[in-house]
Amino acid sequence: MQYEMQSSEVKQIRRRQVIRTGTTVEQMVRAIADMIVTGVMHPGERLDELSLAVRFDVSRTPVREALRELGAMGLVDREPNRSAVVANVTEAYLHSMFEAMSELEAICARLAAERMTVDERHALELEHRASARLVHANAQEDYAAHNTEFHTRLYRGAHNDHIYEMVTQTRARLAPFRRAQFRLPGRLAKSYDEHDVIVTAIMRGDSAAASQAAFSHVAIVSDASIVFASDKAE
Amino acid sequence: MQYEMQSSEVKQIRRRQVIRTGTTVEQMVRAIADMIVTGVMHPGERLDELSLAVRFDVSRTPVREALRELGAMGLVDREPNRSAVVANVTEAYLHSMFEAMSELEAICARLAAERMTVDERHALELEHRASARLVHANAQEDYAAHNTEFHTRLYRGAHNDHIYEMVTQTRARLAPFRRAQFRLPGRLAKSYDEHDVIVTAIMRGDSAAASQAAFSHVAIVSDASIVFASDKAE
DNA sequence: AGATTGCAATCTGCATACAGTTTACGCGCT
DNA sequence: AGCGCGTAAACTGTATGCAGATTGCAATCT
Repeated sequence: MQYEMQSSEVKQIRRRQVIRTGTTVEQMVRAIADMIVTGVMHPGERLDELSLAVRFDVSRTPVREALRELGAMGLVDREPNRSAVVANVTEAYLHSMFEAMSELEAICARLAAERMTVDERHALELEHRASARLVHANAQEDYAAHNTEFHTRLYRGAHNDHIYEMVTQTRARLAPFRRAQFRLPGRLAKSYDEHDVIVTAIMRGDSAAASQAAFSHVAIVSDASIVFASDKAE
Repeated sequence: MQYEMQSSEVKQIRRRQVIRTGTTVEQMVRAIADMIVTGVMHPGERLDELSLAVRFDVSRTPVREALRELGAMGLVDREPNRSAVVANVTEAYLHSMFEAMSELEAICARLAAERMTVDERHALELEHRASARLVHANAQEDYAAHNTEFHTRLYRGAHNDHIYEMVTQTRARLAPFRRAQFRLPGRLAKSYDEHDVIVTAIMRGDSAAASQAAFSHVAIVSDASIVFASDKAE
């Protein structure tokens, strides 16, 4: 499908028709979502329409549409005649999202083990092998990028568009909480090893093993991330 | 149709707080979603803002907001400077949604078998037993209502809010295609039997069996429904 | 006749204006 | 001093107007 390249060239995006409405509203949705998701704005913080309008130098109409969309995405809460507020992702809900992520990832791994084409398997393995270098260099940023790519390949490999959508959305919402995990000492190497188990299972077509490995991999990431989330909350 | 009477009812709806934003926009979202989902409007059909505004006797502003929300729900497709059109859920995507539904339902059943409280198990069993009567009476409408309730209990029983959200959304999008299955001869009784296997497994706390049973149950529904969808397409 | 370009009607995107609702502050009363 | 109540300010909900984009049609040219 079509979930690449976020912010840089709006015109280009529109031309390529990659993202549906490359309009002002879409830009605002992404900008505001970013602020929420990166912690620039805190849960409960009000998003009043006029301020946003002034800030983005547009009228209130597109702001309202953006807020409505953010509401549908679950990033802000709305009630009639009240300001939209940054959604309070409670720790309990966060936990449920990480758990869901484990389950979804396990499904993807299982289906990928069954359905990936030869080319896809090959590409996954190459991607994985290439990242070994990054582990040795302790290149956290680059490894994070690789990590995203690796998981995306897994999701695609399941050959199910709706599952891909769900897992991608969930992943996006968890992004801010997952971000810091690679700073934990030794996490890079462990992540690589965990990936290795998944890749091996998929190459063998062993869906049960792939599923199991993916599940625990994400569970480990979750634990690491929730620690971070709690830190952040203080 | 029923597009008068709004303004008089608005207060009441808002007061009951049953529905989040009981505003004009929300009512329109539901009304339009209904029309799409019940097949009154067909995929590809245009939803131009002015016509809708006239039809609902409002200005274009709330119509635009409603359309944006419907877009976020996946019920309509939107491109810049073009009318929103009723989303064409391709057969391939439909298939992926049904498959996802099976997987999600299997997860819910497994988690429910592990996590449901005694009260929840009891309520599920009661709900299920009560529906036997509807099967004998061949009360399709009532059974459909029961069916929804039954599955909702299952989803809640998993005790995971995010999974609940995903499964509910997916289910909502599949609703129009699932609707007709109970008209197939003997489907009611079969559905009851399948539910029975699930309930029994959950009461035993046998998560593997519950998961397996739920998976096949939904797979069967999917097959029945896709037949219907193909028919409808002609 | 068929194709192509230009124009007009139509429609969306956004801004602005207005109406209704909520919130907050201050004044008067107890 | 504390408690209400009323009023005004702030903000959301909706309508309307204008500018730019798109589409279909028609007239002209090949």
